Amino acid sequence: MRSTEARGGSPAGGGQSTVERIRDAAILRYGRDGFAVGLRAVAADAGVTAGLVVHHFGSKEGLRRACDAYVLGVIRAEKLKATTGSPAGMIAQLAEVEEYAPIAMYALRSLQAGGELATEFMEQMCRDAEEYLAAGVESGLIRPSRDPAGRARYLTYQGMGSLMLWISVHPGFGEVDDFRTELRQISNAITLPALELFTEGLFVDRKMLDEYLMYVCDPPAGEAKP
Amino acid sequence: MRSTEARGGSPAGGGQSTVERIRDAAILRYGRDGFAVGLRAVAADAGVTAGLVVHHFGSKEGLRRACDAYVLGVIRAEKLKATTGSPAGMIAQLAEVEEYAPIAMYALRSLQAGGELATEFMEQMCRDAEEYLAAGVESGLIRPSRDPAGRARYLTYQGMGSLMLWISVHPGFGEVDDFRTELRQISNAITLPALELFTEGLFVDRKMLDEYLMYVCDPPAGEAKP
DNA sequence: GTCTATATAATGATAGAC
DNA sequence: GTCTATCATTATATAGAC
Repeated sequence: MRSTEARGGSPAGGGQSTVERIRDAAILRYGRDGFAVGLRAVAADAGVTAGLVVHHFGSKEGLRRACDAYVLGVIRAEKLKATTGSPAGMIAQLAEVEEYAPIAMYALRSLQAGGELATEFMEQMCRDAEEYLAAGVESGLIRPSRDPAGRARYLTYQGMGSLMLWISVHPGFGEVDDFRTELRQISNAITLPALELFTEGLFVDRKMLDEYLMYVCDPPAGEAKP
Repeated sequence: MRSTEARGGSPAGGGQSTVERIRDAAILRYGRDGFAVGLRAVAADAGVTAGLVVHHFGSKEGLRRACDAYVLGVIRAEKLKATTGSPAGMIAQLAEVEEYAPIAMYALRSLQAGGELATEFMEQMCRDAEEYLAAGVESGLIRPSRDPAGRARYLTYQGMGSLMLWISVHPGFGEVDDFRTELRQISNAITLPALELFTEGLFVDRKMLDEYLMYVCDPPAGEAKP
């Protein structure tokens, strides 16, 4: 059953160490069912007892920190920004690799629950998006923005947040394969609207934008610019 | 301390009934701290005991259903779609009314947690967005779409999801006022990028869109169109 | 209607045997 | 390193007094 081969791998045999097995089981479980699941469920998945989990990770929070660190490390190491621009596309790309699908699910759950990894994760993605957009502007594919950093943040939060909301409202995936299927369906559903919006915009005229630009250059009262 | 006046109001005095007080306390608590809080905390906020909460609502799930129903009813009754197009704007508008700010917070938490209200809530907002966009197209303000329903869903999930993700990553609001402040900051931060995107788009040329349109009209293999 | 007291189950965490 | 046994806490929910 456990066909996934090791990647960390400290011991001799070729399989994972117990600590790694527990950590991977936790990533899978938390990714599927959220962080409300108990230590015993994680331990059972890893084929050990709850006491051993605490022995190795100190506490449930310690286990989660370990999972966070590992997931963030994998995401960083994969340099996913290189092949796709949108954050949702990055998750989808990550999930398409059989071995990394649980990582993608865990990352989404972590964003949902908030916390340190979530913050760091979003910041990293916003930075990556800013770089990616800047490169696109440089090469003449992307329009320049009056606020490049703000636009990067905006697009990142929109893309990632919509993905998160979707899986929150459609919690119909229990297995990793279902998650991948779900992601492909989302991708199919949003491609046309996204391309439309990105190439043609939404408004017919420039009135609202120009009014706003005039407003921020000459605000009526003592209001601070963001 | 409890200065908010009643709105439902069955008993004579002018104040709320106990059931309503418990329900409102639950909405406030759940909205602030999430659904993991125990019945005792809700009961204490309402000035009663945990047993009484169960007596009136049957179970914790019953209490949540009651809250869901009430929140959905308020949102429906307010016809919020009339004054603003974006879902995030609707939440912000709701939160600006002192009395309804807890409703807005609860709605966001509910979307985060998933469930029946979340599904119904999103469906309603998508329908509203579709109507709103259609009216905009009719009046010449909004560009027509090749997939109006899909675009409405896309924009709704993007707007609402980004809001959800933001409060998930920035959980620095405990009180209702902080929530309102947070929403105003979000609004300030995204206005320019959103207006830019909506009036000018993101891509310089039409290549990607045209390629996709050609692709869906003449797919290479036996793939189904969404 | 409301409370006190309690039943029951599950949680995170600890102690100590092996 | 790993397990068994257990503790203390908390959770929802119930029973019955007033």
